Amino acid sequence: MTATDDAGLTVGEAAGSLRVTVRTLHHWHEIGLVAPGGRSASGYRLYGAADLARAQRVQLYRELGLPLEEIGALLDGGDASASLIEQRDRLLTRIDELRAMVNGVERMIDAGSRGLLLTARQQAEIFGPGWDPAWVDEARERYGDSAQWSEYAERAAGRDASDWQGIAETMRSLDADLASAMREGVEPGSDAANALAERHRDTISTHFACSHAMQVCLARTYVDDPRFTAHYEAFAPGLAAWLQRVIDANARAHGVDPATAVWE
Amino acid sequence: MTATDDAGLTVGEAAGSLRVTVRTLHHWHEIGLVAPGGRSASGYRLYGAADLARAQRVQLYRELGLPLEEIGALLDGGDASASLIEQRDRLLTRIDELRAMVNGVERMIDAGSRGLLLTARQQAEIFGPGWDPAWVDEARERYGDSAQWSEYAERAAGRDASDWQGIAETMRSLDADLASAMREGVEPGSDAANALAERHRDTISTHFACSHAMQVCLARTYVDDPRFTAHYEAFAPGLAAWLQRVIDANARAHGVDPATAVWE
DNA sequence: CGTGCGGCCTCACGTCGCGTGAGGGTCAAG
DNA sequence: CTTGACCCTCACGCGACGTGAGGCCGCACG
Repeated sequence: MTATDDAGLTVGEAAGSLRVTVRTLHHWHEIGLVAPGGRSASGYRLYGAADLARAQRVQLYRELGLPLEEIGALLDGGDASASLIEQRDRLLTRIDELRAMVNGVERMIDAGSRGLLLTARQQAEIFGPGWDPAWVDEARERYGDSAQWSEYAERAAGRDASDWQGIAETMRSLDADLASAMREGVEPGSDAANALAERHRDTISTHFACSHAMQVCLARTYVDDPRFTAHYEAFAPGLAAWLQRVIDANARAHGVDPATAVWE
Repeated sequence: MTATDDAGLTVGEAAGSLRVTVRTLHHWHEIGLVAPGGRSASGYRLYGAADLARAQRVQLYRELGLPLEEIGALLDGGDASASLIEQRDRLLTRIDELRAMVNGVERMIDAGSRGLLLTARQQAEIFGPGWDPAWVDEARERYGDSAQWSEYAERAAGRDASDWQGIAETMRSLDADLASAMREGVEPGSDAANALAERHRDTISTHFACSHAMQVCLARTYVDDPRFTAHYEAFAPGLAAWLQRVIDANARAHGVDPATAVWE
């Protein structure tokens, strides 16, 4: 009467009408989720109306993200609403996890593209009046491709204003100690000077792993870039040049030739 | 100076300080993501400071959901911000997918617990004045544990008001045709009566797969439950009893004995 | 000096839902 | 009789490890 005269559809036909792949039906058969009602004489799977109906129910629950095993239990008399409620909870917790990831990713993106997650006002408060927020953009422009910038950005993404406060204070006290050491006549290459050089390197290493060679390169900029020079000269005249000699001597003591040292 | 006197940590120690499992470090080594700096004389992995730093960077990106392969490329000089932007998009699309699933799951939960997703007002509009919304609750109470109720709920979750409109009209026209057939003297067991019985079964099957035996059980309720009886008597006196005879005769023609037929 | 116990090593299989061949039979049309 | 489209059964691959199995290593205790 209802004119499906034959014994059923082949996998390909069933797959077509269900809009799934043949492999999917094979898999569902393998795990006993949807078995074809029978086989043709030559071993072809034959799916009857009841099989197709079951497969459709499987699809319905699969679209809700339920694991196939649970769908099987559910279709064979299990408690649907219990599974559904559990599934809703799983989905919601997963969504929360993903949202936390999005949050983190966006912090990282911002840190990488802005250099700092602080507003200009916050930067002024934390780094003091000598600070120009445009420097961050310039630094990103020049070093944004380097591995060290990536490292810097990763760490910056995890810092908030109070973290920066601490870092800024550490740097200020280092600058002050450098200035008084110079005034007290500490000689580059002396133990005291080398200790200060290492303290400088540690401080830089809060931003990225800084080798002795890199430190030498940084010291060059302190002398060559008038803005850095001005920063150190404000603490004590001649400080930039003295710091370079301190860093160079310490580098030599660690087997690095300051004359030929390169970044990386 | 900074007093990590030895050549590095063993896997267990490294795993402890990184708060990952030993197996995870093994895996990262296998795929070349984080290799230990060296080995002890007896073949133990030894992780140095640089290795631990790299592992920490891996953790950072792993928490953002990036695949390990991409993290590897990224740490070895790849473009971090490109990966991050792509990752954000992947996360957002995934979140949308999960939200759609939550939506579907909640529809299913509601359909299962309420029986219908329509408001009482909508039900009155669609099913007419003879309809009592409390019947749905009663039906859920009595049949909520059956496989057929699950099927019904699954399908109900996918229907909106206009779908129900169509279903209600189909049922009304069937009732009308049954009444006129009875008045015209159609005999139970005749081809015309059997065709009507099958049409009834098809209509019920929009809600769940209805066998001939189940149909016989339904017909019994039509006669036994005064509310169903009243529904049919309103169309034509004696209609409920006549319909039962039609259904029973058709069941017999399909090899089902109405006297012993049970649900399932 | 042996002995135990905890940590390390290297395979190697299991997870979940299929995708993607490999190698070979089946079916209807030309 | 051939061709091409279908079907069959293995069986590996993915991603990020978990979980043993079987065996070596190192340190403390008797």
